[in-house]
Amino acid sequence: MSLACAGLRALDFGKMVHGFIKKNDEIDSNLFVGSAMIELYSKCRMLDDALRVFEEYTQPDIVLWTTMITGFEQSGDAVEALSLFTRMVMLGRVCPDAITLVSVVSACGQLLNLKAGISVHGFAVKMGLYSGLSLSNAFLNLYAKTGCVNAASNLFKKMQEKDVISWGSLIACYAHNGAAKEALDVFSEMTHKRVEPNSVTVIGALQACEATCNLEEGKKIHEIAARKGFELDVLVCTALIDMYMNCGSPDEAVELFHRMTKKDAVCWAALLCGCVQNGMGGKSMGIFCNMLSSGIQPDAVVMAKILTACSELGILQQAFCLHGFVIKCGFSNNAFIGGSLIESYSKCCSLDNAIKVFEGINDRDIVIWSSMIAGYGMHGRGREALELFDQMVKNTTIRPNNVTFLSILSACSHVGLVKEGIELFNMMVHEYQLMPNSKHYGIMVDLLGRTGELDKAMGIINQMAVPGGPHVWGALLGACRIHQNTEMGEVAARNLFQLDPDHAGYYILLSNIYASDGKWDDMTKLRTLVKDKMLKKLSGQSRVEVRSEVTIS
DNA sequence: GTAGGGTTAG
Repeated sequence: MSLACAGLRALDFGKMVHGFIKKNDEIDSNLFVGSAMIELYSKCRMLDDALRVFEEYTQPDIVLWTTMITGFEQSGDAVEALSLFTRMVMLGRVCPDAITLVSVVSACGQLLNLKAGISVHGFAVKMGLYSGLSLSNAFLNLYAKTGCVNAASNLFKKMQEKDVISWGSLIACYAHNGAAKEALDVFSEMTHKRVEPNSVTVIGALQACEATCNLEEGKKIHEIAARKGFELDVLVCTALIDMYMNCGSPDEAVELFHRMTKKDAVCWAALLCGCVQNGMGGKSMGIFCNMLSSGIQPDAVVMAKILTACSELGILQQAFCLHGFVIKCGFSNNAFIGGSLIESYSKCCSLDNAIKVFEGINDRDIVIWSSMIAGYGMHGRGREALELFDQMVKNTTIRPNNVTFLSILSACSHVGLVKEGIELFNMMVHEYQLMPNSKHYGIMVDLLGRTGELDKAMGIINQMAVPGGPHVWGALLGACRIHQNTEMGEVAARNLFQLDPDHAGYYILLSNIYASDGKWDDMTKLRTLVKDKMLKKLSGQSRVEVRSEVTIS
């Protein structure tokens, strides 16, 4: 009876049954009833009541332990699930079986705790519990989530029995870890083996298309999804919207969005984000209003995205309006939103308000610190950015990450703090052992290039482990123009033409270098080449609101 | 007759 209630989430009725059982004194003697009651309360999100039933048993069996652990795990309380598991193992009265481990491994996956997962893996092998499909799938998912691509693919190869869940986990693993091609290969291998794709495998394959801007393949998968009726699935549609938006087909994304019968906050967020991505940020406020009037309560992610859209547009009034809404919805302490608010105010030319938001946040995570440092940098206040960075490093336990260094290095570069920039770059590599990416190198080249240290800038490019991207060569080209070094400018330009042959700005920069060096022949040749390619110099657009004296208190 | 696996987002 309780089981039936759990299935139906019929709490009131279940409680009545619980009362009846208690009155008849059956609960102590009947473990079946106990686990059914725990399941009922857990599924109704009443973990306290579930735990109370569990504690009534002085000698719970393995099923009872497992039900309680699973209850925590499925309610998203993985920490409690693992601590209960530890308690069970310490007591040593019952031995975990494969079913217990499924929930324990899932909890490790939720916490991205690979170390704990691996020790459970060892335990499972030792106990000979390792062959079950569900448990293998749970491990597969753990490796997928923690980015252990090799461990996941090795396990998959070894599995004798596989189902659509196994395939789905492997596809997601590849898709989320920069191996889109492998993800699509696995998807097609799966269909060749006549395993019917479900919504999860379709989502993984779509994400792989999205990551590589593979519109052609994305459309094929859309067809499969439509044939199987997955256009009714909001998660599949969200993945489709993301894919179309990222592949530069916003019209198809919008059309699909309008066809959707059920919409949640996540798919609205995908639409919003996609519009900004495709240069239609101006529509974002309208979309946000439509979402509100259709009765969807915005969640933290939607709020963060609409704020990002607003910072792209630079409309301060809109930032104030949204900030008020954030407060009204009770999101003031949300770290994502705090970071977006700081970014919005900084980009909307209101550093004072960004600082007020920063100071109003008690629990500052690394995103908050990095956003504020970036804010100072954007406004040319490099010294203050450095002070804030120092304060973070010295007074908190928060470790700067790649993004933090991007912000602080760019702050130094904006105001020409060369010595400090070099020190920070060395700190990043040696003290924090972070691997600089193309953007970091780009800033360093910019920093050195601006002050005329072109040879040092070139030296940095030559010592990079990866080939220089557009940030790097673009920064060097810009520096060569300022300091009139035609020879090095040509090297930089040649690399840029290869990286992005259609980018008009690079040709124009080089032709300006030729012009100031008096190389009129070279300049004319280049201009003709540009004309032949029918490139037009794109006029940069920026928008700044004129009246912006409002402040928040 | 009681317990088990995968997916959205800054």
